[in-house]
Amino acid sequence: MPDPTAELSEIPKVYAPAEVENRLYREWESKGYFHAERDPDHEPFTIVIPPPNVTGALHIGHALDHTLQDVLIRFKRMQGYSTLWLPGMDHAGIATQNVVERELRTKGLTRHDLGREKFVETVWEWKELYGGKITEQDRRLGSSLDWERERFTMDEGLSRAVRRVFVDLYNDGLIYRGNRIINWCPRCGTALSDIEVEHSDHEGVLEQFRYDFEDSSGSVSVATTRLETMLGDTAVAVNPKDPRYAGAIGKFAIHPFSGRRIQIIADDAVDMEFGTGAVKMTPAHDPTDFEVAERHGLEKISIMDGRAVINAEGAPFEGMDRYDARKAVREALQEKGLYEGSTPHNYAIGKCSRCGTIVEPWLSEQWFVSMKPLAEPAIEAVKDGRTRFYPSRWTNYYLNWMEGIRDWCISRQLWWGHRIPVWYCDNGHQWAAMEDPAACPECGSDHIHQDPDVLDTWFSSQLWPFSTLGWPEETPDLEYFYPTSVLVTGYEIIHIWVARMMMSGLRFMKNVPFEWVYIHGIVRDAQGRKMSKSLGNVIDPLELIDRYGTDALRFSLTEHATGQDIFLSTEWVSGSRNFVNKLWNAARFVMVNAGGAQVGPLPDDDRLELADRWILARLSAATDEVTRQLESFEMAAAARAVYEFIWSEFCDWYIEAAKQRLSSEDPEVSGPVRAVLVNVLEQALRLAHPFIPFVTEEIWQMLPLERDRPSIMISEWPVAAPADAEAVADFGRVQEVVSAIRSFRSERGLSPKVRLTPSASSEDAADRDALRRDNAIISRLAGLDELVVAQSLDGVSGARLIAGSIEIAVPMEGLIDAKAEADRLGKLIDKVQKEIAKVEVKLANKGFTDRAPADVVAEQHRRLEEEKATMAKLKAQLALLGSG
RNA sequence: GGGCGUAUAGCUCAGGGGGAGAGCGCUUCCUUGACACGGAAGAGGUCCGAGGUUCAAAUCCUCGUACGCCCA
Repeated sequence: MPDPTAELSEIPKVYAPAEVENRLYREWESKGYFHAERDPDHEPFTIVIPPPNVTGALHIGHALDHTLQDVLIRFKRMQGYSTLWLPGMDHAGIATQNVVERELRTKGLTRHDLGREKFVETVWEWKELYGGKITEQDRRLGSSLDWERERFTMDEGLSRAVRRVFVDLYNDGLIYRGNRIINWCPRCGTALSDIEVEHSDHEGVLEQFRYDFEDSSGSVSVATTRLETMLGDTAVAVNPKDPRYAGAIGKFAIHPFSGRRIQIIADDAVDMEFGTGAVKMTPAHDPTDFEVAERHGLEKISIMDGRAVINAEGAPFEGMDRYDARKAVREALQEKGLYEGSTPHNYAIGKCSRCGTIVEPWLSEQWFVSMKPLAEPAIEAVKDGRTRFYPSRWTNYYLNWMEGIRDWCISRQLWWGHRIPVWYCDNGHQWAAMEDPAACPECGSDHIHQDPDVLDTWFSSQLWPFSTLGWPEETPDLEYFYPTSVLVTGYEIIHIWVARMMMSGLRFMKNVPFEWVYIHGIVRDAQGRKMSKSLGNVIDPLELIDRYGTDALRFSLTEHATGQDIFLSTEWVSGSRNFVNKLWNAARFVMVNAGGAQVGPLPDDDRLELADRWILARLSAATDEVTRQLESFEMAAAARAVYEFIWSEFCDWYIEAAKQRLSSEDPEVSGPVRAVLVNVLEQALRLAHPFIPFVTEEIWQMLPLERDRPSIMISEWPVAAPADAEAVADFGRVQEVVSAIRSFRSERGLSPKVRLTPSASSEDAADRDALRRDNAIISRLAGLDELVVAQSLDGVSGARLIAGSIEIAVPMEGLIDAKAEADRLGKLIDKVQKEIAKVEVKLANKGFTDRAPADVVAEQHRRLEEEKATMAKLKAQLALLGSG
């Protein structure tokens, strides 16, 4: 036999992920394992990736999102599905335009210096050069994405899908143009949808001032948090039921700066309790005022331009920034004696989700989608379970939003994006078209121009589950892979993205876009704070990969994916790295000891020993557990089951139990255990593969194995064997005895080198038989010379231990420290006494014995007997000590 | 203002109507022929509070408290 240490030294004892990962990923990719084939003999399993922004780099949130998807995809691939995980990126209108404009600014240029066409060209160039960093980073994460099907929301195909959807909705009257109050970002210079505005509480002041009536009969006081908007006031509204203002309704006040006549009007929308009960009306700068203005036919005067600078309507403050104007208006009102002071007031302010600038409600001409008709089928589809959320609580979150949905502002005053396919001719005609027209279809005029705006980025992302598969063409991919199986994403984009995909999928595909929506939490720092550049608490997944390896990062994330937010600490990742290394070393051990054993059929049952049967039973249980948990999206539970099996069962018990037989010269003894070792390891690798793909593949490639499949990632998912309850119970007894002896050793400070020859017995003859049978393994694991199995321990001296129904006597050859022994027994007696008391109370309760299920009552009786027997033995030992 | 989530060991978190769990940390011992990124043994908990349902509640229900998030 070759010297095993020589072979051991050939495999490094610390697993080095970096080299392995790059090599294996390239191999997988080049061999086409990621590529999904349409196979009529197999069911499809499809996930479309939530497309990251083209400007983005892989952050820890992506790492979680993509890891979870990859776990599912690898699992289903091994189960034999035709799995497609479709990658791609979002053109991210505002974000990308901002990045490129920032670059231009460093050269002292604006996009207007370049002009529209040249600017868009520049963005494309930027995209080719710097965009899509994330696709390389996803490779480091091990993501088994079908790169041959990668898509981009501005691709030609996807752009056609966008246009088709726009034209369709336009022609059905669901897209319309209107002059309305929208959220305007003065920095980005564009409209935003409601969801793109982030609200936060802000400590501000409520300022009060007064309008004097035209006829000098008095005045009305109003309050506002945005004082500068008074420049656009065209009325003051009061509640018609408010007695304080009964006489004022219908009167006019004079605007102190413009001289405009301002009518006092009555409207039910006014809250009598708030402020003075009188509300200034600025229809062009407040959505509520806008609605009142519509009802009363008020003038809507916009006092700001697109940069939130006061325009000519706001003279004499023209040219001032909105906040400078606020101060100037205050001072001017004070000068005129109209200012009535301020009170502290907390209110929510909205900020642009892209750049953080405070948004301005602004009156402008924009395009909108009528959402209600689209929402109805999407509500139904979730209510009747065609699409289900996991965890289910997100169902209500989705439904609440959908039931209160408001129209979607889809036009953006940007250049980067899908241009709105609407044309106007000089004769005032307007139409939407799939193809760029040469002339007006109504009057034939060739004096036409296209709408300058582009669409909200999410307008194209909402089509992602089918536009990426070829729609509007009826492609075989679309036919085979749609609807997708599950969408994996974070809860923060349920409204902005998931809901809209539901609506567009149902309308254009007549079917839901996914059967399941799996919602995971957000990755936060160890203190639970959101990661942000300004806090400086951003954890870079690539750094963690460099430090601990991809598998370690993936495992940490999966192990904590319970549906709650994840507070990630690097200690976890190092713990997972240890796990990966543990598996690596277990594999080293198995390979060095395989001695010609191959993965293949197991030895006949009669050649297996208890430990073999036990680990095979546990492997089956683990296989069931991991499969069941993955199928119900319980990713953390699945990962823990893998961890438990590999570390606590395979390594801690089976490998230790196997060592003795492995060292045997007799192939009849070592052969079966070698075969079991190799086979169990191989199956465990497959169970672990979706979570830790690299290390499992690396080991799998090294295993002595007849391969009909060249890679673990396309090997078959394991199937559990029938349960072997007897082996589990029998080995459980072994574990109990071994643990009792180890514990005793440890308490006594007995070195493992001190060989012991304890005696063991039980009142149960079956126990004694089992002890004789399992003597060798117990001795091996507990470090005994031998375990003497006796009919009875009467008269046997030494420390007494209890392991379930088994009693053990450890002769100490005069080393017995009576006091230490008495302390140990005393502690045990206390513990057992408490247990007995608890069970006795329970059994004394007639309600319990009468009404609890018989098996539960019987179980308590059994427990009581067991504890009492233990107690008797302990007391006898204590007495023995006293007398001895 | 409405809604959701969370509260379990020193820390981070699983679990879940009938014997309190893991990882990390801590203590003691161990370089035993896979692994010290390791092994063995331990210490450590009125399962947030108060009611209720039940034979039985850490678990289900109600209310409260604290923290977090979302929507308006």
